[in-house]
Amino acid sequence: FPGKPLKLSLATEEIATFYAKMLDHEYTTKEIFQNNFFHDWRKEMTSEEQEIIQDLAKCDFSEIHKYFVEKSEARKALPKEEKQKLKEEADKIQEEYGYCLLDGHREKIGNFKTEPPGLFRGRGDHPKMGMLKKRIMPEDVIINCSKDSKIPEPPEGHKWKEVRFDNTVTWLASWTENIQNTLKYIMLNPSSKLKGEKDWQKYEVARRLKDVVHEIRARYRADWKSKEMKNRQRAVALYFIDKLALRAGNEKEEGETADTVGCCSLRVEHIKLHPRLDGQEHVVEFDFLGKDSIRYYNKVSVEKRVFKNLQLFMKNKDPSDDLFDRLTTNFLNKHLQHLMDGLTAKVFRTYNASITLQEQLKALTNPEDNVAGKLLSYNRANRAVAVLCNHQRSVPKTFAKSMEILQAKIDAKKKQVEEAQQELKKAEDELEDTKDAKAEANVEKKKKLLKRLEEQLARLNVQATDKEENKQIALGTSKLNYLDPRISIAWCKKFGVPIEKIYNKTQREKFAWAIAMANEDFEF
DNA sequence: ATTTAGACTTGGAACAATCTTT
DNA sequence: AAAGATTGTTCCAAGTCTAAAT
Repeated sequence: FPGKPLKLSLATEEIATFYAKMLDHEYTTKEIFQNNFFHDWRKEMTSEEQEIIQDLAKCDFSEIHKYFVEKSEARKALPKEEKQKLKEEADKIQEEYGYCLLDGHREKIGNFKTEPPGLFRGRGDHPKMGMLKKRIMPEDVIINCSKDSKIPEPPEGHKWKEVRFDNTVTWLASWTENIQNTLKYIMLNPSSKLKGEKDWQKYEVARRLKDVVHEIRARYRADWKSKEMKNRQRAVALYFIDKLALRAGNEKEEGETADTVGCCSLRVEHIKLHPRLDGQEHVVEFDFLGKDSIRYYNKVSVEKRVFKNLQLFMKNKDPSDDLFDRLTTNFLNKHLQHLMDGLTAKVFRTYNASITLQEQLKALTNPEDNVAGKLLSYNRANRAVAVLCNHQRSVPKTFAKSMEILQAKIDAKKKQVEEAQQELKKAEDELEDTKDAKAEANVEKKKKLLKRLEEQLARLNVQATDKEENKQIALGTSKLNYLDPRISIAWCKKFGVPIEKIYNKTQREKFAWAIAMANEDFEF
């Protein structure tokens, strides 16, 4: 060092491997990441190492990087039996530690391992990216179980931080994570009875909202005229939450996380007002980073009174000032609680997502379609919800390429169709001339061929459209968290689509409660 | 009334397994 | 059978919201 190998102490070496493994990742090119990493790394070095290693730029991690790349390739290249053996070992661990006994039932645990040490990867512009996430020791872990149960033994030579018997919470173990100083938990798998019941409850609350949402809308519209500024802001915010499915937007500690906002934390700089835009009146242009630093961009025509209120809220403010300066999520939720038992801001997202799915399925499903066609309609309905909730993903790495391949297939099919058309024409001309039975049979044959090819082409086109429309849209989150599964199950039953076509094994386990409950006339 | 701690849901990316094509 | 694409699973960060503390 520099330029020649340096033997590191064990701890220093381990941390170096964390960085080396990430060399291909964009993170390691970011200055904040590098600085945070280097700062934390040096803290763990011996004084000799600190003396030698003073500049990250002079460290060459490529040997370590290479080692891990080779190691992972070697693992991939392992013979079948070896892989099988590894899998069996993993299954054995899962079998031993992956389950717990709750109220006499064996239940699967969601995450039964503590998180391994590594470098913190925040999302978006996170001030803490690159910091060292420390190894969790038994002394950090709190165990929560029944008094009369077999209390898990800590590893040899160690003890737990605490063992408690709290049956008012659902977690089995917890520890404090050192980056944000927050708690992490070991909890049950979504397939468990406990989680399933909570999930059901969640949708039942959303269904109750359906009964009163008209009153609530009338109420917030009236409040747009309230004399109390606080209430006006609340009413406008609620309108956004309802109409645009925005998140509540809790306050965040500045400098601790990436700068993101939700409805109540919107700032003046996040919206632009256009009295007139593209032939529409009272247009609000939203542009902000939401959860996970996903951009929300939308131009919406709003009611005149909302527009006027926004102008008022923005008056004499700096771009970095809060749009709803008198409003907190707590104040909003207190109000909602008062309007309906159990109502909070996020219930609107659940309600609007589920009702949208139900309506879209009704509008898009054609009973005459085959299963593939119906599934396309289902995907489209699902997509409408994902768009509403702004569930975006980055374009898959292989997207352009696989699109090209599909396009090539389409072009080839088009050619075939054209050829078939010509063939048919020829056959028809021949029939014209000869008028014999053989020629007629030939015309029929060519017609059939053409029809089949055209159908294949149509299917490919649909597939391409579907793929293109789905390019930047993530369907998973809405499917798993926002759409009442009973709507989908009822739809499947009604139109003869097997449930496995829309829910895979894990999803069916998670939604077991709904599968047992919903018949074809379930209505959200 | 406001802040903080705690508990739980929601979120996309990374990784792993499986299916399809060559 | 290898490679490539697709689908399923795991990971863990980042939200929401309530209750307790101040």
